[in-house]
Amino acid sequence: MPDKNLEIARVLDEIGDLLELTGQNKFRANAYHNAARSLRDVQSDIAELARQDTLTDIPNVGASMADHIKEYLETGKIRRREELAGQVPPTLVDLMQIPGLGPRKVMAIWKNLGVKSMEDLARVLDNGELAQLPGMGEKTAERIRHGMAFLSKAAERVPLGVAWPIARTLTRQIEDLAGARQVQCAGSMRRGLETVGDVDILCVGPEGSDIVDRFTKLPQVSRVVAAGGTKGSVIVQTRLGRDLQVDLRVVPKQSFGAALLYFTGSKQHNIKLREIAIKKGWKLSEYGLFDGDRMIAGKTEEQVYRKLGLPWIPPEIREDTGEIEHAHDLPKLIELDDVRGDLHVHTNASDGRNTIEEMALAAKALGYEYLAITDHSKGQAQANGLSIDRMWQHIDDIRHAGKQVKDITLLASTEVDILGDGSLDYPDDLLAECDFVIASLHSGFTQAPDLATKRVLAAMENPYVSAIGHPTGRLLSRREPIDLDLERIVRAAAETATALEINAHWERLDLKDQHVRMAVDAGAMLVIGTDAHSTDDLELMHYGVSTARRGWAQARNVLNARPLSALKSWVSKKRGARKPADRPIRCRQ
DNA sequence: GCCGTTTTCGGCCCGACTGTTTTCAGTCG
Repeated sequence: MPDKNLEIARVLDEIGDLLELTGQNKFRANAYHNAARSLRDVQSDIAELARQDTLTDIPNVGASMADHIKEYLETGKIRRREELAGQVPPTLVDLMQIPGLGPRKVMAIWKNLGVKSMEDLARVLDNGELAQLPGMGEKTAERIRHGMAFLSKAAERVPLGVAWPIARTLTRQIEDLAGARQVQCAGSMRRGLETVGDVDILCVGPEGSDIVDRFTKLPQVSRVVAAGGTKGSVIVQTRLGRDLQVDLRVVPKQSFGAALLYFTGSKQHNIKLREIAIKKGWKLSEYGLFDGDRMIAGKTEEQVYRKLGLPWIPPEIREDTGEIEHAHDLPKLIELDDVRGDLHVHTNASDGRNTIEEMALAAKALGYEYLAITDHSKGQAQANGLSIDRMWQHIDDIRHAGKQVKDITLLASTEVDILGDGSLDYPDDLLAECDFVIASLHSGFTQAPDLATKRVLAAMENPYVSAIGHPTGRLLSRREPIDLDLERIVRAAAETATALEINAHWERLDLKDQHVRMAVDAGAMLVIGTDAHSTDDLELMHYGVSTARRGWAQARNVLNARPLSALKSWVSKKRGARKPADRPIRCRQ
């Protein structure tokens, strides 16, 4: 999405925060936050919409918001924001990010103690002034201290792949607690978001049980944030040494569905559902759907949706991006079981840990029909990329291994580098011998957007390139994505019959969900590959499938959800009408 | 400030936990 959209969204959020601080109508403040959120969801360039005078077509953007946006586009400022910033220091907005500090307390601390920054806040915490304020005390001060520490440690969200194993372990431990049943992960993890802010776990338990108490005493808990009869929050450490909050909620059996729905979110999806309930004269909470005092649904999610006149909606698309409006004609999203093979794996021929045979056996154990061995090309010297001669030999080795391992087809393939000028790291005759070719960017991450985009477009023109690997090159919380023109790339992908990869490794998840949806809408083919560097990595596939689902992808949008024969004909279709006789003859001594 | 399948005015999601209260405001998710 264009940077301008994000920039304006940030300013609108800031105005919303400043309105909260100055104690103005909270619904008005919320309107700014809602508009900011909508701008982040808009795929097209906001400046273009302004030119077309269609800004008010954006949800939550009315006449006033549209004026603000136009003003910002013209002058780089919004007067409303400047006025508010004249009333309170805008740095107070940062203090509101601290867990435990909302607009009221921030204002009280500023008015009474002149606190404007983190440093000021640390000072009044240390010298005890904060705890002396009316309505505050030592407990409040302690809570804010923890909040500041948490913010600095957990400033970034935790990658899904880091939180997932933690959640799985905790879920099993909770299952072992007496009385706990139907233990399930909810929250952004259930929705398959690439990063999670915290882990939400839900279970059924008898009234008055001590499940929360025992949960807070699990060995990996480093601190207890809150613990009540039905709800507990604790902090655990991730393997990256960061804090991660885990919330457990214990609910009665008849409310499990409503609670799962509530706890899964997204918040915006829930609000939409509650609005539908209100229009019908009912009330929806985590305890159920109520007509007056009478519960009319709540045991399962399906029940609640059905009563609201909706089919069950998959968690991955509960983002209020059209899933409620289109609930009755939603696509049937791809599932892990639809995946028939992995088309991106490395072996110890380049930088992987296992042999071709070991990878093949592991893939076969997952029930796959085929596996593409895609080691690095010569340019990846640090990854032991294969020279041209080694690659010819490697193709023979893969074919040989393919004969040894039964019941799975090995595809002799490569992950070939896209070079600086858009050409490829192997000659066409070598690529032509491969069954499947992924082309990837591994260099030039800071290139100008137009140049980088042209490199990818050039690679897609090559008839032997069947897919573009991890298109934007991002590494979650370690490397920014290449600033590509994704709209042009998905269009070209559809036109040239080149698949775009959803790299399933949790550190990449590249394409990301929004770009997947762009590709689906543009009719481009997708491929989900794990980029496995070991047999264990083959199991990362589910992260890629979640991302595909978040992008509304169906099995038919995904190349490796097709049978081998269909995969082969798709590849040869792009290679075109070239008859075997036209193909370059290779010479080997 | 936005919005409309009973609305162009009058709403705007709902409940748990905490701390400082002494009946509740603030914060969070």
